[in-house]
Amino acid sequence: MLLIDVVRVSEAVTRTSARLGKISLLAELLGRVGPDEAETAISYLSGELPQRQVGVGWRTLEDLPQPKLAATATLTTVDELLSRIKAVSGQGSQAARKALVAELFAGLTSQEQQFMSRLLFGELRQGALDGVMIEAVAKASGAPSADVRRALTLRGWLPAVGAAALTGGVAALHAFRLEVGQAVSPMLAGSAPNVATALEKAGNPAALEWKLDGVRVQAHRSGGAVKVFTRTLDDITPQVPELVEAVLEMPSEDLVLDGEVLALRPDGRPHPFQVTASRVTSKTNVAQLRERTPLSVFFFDALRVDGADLLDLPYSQRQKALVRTVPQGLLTPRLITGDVAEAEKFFTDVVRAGHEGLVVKSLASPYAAGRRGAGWIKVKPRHTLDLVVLAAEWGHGRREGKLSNLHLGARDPEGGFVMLGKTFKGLTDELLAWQTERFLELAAGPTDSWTVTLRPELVVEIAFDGVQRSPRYPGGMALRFARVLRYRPDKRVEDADTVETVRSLML
DNA sequence: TTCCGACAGTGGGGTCGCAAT
DNA sequence: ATTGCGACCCCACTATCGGAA
Repeated sequence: MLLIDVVRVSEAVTRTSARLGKISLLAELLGRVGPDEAETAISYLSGELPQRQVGVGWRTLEDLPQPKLAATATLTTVDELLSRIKAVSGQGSQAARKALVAELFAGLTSQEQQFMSRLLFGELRQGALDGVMIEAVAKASGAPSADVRRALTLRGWLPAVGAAALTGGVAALHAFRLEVGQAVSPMLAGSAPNVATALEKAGNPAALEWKLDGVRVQAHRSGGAVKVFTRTLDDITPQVPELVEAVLEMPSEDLVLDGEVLALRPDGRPHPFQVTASRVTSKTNVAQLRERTPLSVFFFDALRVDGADLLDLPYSQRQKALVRTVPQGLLTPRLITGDVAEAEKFFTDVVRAGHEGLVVKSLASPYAAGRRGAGWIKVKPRHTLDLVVLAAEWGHGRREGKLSNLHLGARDPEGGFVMLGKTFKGLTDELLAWQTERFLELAAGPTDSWTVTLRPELVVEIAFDGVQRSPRYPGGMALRFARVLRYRPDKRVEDADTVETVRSLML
């Protein structure tokens, strides 16, 4: 199949706003792709590369060769070239990589070049990713989408599942099983503003678990072999020896567990997330790092114990298996209750202990991977500050022509403002339109092509999860997960929060 | 030879609008 | 009304390459 066929469908999908329309277009193409190219086609049309990452980013794509006039590239040739690019990136020659990228793009028309650039950026923006592709695979193969979803949970990678469905139908989907050593898509949580709301959603009573601010891990054990995967199914086994040892000490030799690793201080309180993330992603000198910053692991779910698959069992039964296998000290603190007051006290406790909040879980829900909001709901405390808008950046995509990304500053009592970060979240279309107009009135000084500097006159109420140490911003602090709550035209800039207030939140 | 800047890719994430149910 | 999905972009960090010191 030619790449241009895929590009044309992608463009048609972009033009169609109806989800069912997108699904039909995608399914139609899947119906005519050959078995050898099915994985590649599914991969491209769900916005990812079969190679995952190939070491090519915006810099490499800055100057591309002249496009070809005739579209002759096939999926197979493009895929092979990308694999070579990845191989070269792995063994260290940027020049060789650049040459291969040039070779790839020289074989593409301008239409294809644009598609390939967006694909490499991970910004396809056709309004269809895995969620839509699952339905397209179902439609093209005649299999129920629940079966596709289930297979995806177990295999973790849609192109492989889709290709199997297209060639082998439902039977091929049913052949996917939980395999020790093969990462499973992790179950994700939705969120709620407070414990009471979360309890309502999860059912009553529900399980409340501490939400630890670390890195999600899935640990697999088969006999003496252990593998550890992240949320995106990357293998981090060499970076977390503590975890490997802990799993090897457990009584079951055939295990899949779900949990969180994080670095704790000697007093038992958690290090900032930055410390944990740094430890987990460091691949060199792990032995030394381990002495200085040991990792702790806390498990909260069991997908397989003693060779028995537990995915379809309700939470309460998976917990029984978990508790039977994992030593008490490695279990995530948990409370089962339907009492709102008791739940709120548990929430206060966990926050006081320095952790993120709670995950409220339905006792009945199976392990339904990949979808947020099903049976798990996270609750975190919310801080707010009144900050001053210092500048704004022009948006992209559906925010084209609108000033979107806000630069936020706290008041410096000495005079002036200290920037604490940016946010684009929490803005409705109406608010975007309003602020674009208002910001242009407040525009001050030179304005580059993407940023508009403002006179600092507008106060905005910002919600955020915490203050972290920042090497980037002048105050040495940045807000974590900042989002706009509302503008405060009633407040004067002199009433905005100060750097001192922010600093006190960092401790 | 060592240092350092730039780039790519990973970890963590919230809220909106739209389509479909 | 509610739900699922994709789009919108954030900050911190490590690994790596290649040129500067």
